[in-house]
Amino acid sequence: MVPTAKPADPKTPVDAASAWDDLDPGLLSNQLVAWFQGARRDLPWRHELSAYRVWLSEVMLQQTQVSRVVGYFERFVARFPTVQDLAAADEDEVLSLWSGLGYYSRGRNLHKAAKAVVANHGGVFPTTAEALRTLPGVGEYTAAAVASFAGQQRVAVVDGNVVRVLSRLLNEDRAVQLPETKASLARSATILVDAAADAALHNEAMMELGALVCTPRRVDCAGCPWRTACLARSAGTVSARPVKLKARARTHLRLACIVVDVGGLVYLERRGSTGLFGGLGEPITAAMGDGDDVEAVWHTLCVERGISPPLRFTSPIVVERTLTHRELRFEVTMVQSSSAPSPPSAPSPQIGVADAGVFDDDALLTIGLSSAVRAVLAAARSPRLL
DNA sequence: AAGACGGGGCC
DNA sequence: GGCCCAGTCTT
Repeated sequence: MVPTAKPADPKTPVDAASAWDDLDPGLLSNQLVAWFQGARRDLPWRHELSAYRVWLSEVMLQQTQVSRVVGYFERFVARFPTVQDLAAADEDEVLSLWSGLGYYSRGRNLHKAAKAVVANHGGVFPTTAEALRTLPGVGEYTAAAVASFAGQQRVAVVDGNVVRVLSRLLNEDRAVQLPETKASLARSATILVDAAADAALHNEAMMELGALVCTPRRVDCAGCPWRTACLARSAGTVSARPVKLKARARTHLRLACIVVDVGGLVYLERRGSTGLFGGLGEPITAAMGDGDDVEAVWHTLCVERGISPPLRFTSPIVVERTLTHRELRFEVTMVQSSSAPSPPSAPSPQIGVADAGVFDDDALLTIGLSSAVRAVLAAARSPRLL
C-alpha cells in the first residue's frame, strides 16, 4: 500500500509523530523545493513525463545509479518509443538491450508488464498507484513514483535516497531495514508530501537531495536546505545515519565452463527463466564442489552433450567476478567440435537449459548475456565483447 | 521475516 | 581489494 493522507491509524506508534512536534513540514517542503529549482539535473527521463517513460526509467533505476542508467534509457526509448513497441519485441532483444544492467528479472518483467499494458489496459499506461502495482516488476516504490511524476497523485515516494534523508532529518536510531522503522519513515514522508504545494516536485526534490547533497559519504551539509532543521546534524550523527543491520557474508562458487567452437561459431545455452542470470545465454557451465577435479567435470559435460572430449584439455583460464553476495570463479577451457553439441536431456538443476544454439560474433550481440559471461567469452575467444 | 538477485564506483 | 549502494519477488 502506498501511504495516503488517511486519518491517523490508532495503532500508529508515537515515535515519528513526536519528532514532528518541533518541525514544520510545510516550511521544510518549501525550502526543499526552492533548493531543487536551482539544483535539478537535466536527465533524459525528465524531458517528457509520460507514464511509459517514467516507468521505464524507474525500473532501470531500481538498485542502479543514475549514471549507469542514462545510456540504457536512451537506447531503450530509441528502439521502443512506445509501450506497444516494447510489447511487440522478442524477449531476446529486450534482454540483449538490458545486458550489463544486472538484476535481469527486471528486464523480463519489463517485457511482461508492457504486454500486460497492451492486453489489459488497451495500450494506455496506467497512472494510479493501485493499477501500476499489479504490473510485474512494479512494487511500492515504482508505483508511487509513476503515479506521482506522471499521474500527479499525491503519494509519498520512498526510495533509498529518501530513507537516508529522512533518517538524518529525524535522527532515526533504529535500523532502517526493520519493518517498524520503514513504516515510521513512510509516515514521515507522507507528512511532508501532504504539506507540499506541489507533491510531484516535492518527491523529485527529496530524491535529488539524497543523490546530490545528503549522500552516503562526503555529505554536503553546508549546501543543504535543511541544515538548520536536521536533527542528526545537531546531534553530530550524520555519518552514522542511516543505521543498518550487518550485511550477510559472501559465498564462493566454482564453475566449470567450456567454450565450444563449432567452425568459428560459439555454442551457448540458455539458462532457465528463474534464478541467477535467468533467461540469459552462457557457454556450457556447471557448478563444482570445492574438491572437484575440473578436468573430470569438463569431461562429463562434453559427454552429456554428445561431443567428444579432447585427448587433453587446454589448461583452465580463470575468470573471477564478484557479485553482492557471491564470488564466481569460472574455470574455462576451449574445445573445437565439428558438430554442434546437443543440450543434455536431463539438465542439471543448477543450469536448467531451456534451449541452445551456435552464434557468430554479431549474433552474440543480439542475445542477453551477463557481464560475467561477456568476460568469459572475451577471455576465451573474442576481445570484441569486452 | 529473510534470502535471492548484478554490477560498478569510491576509498 | 574491500566497502558501499539500492527495489521486487519468493519462500
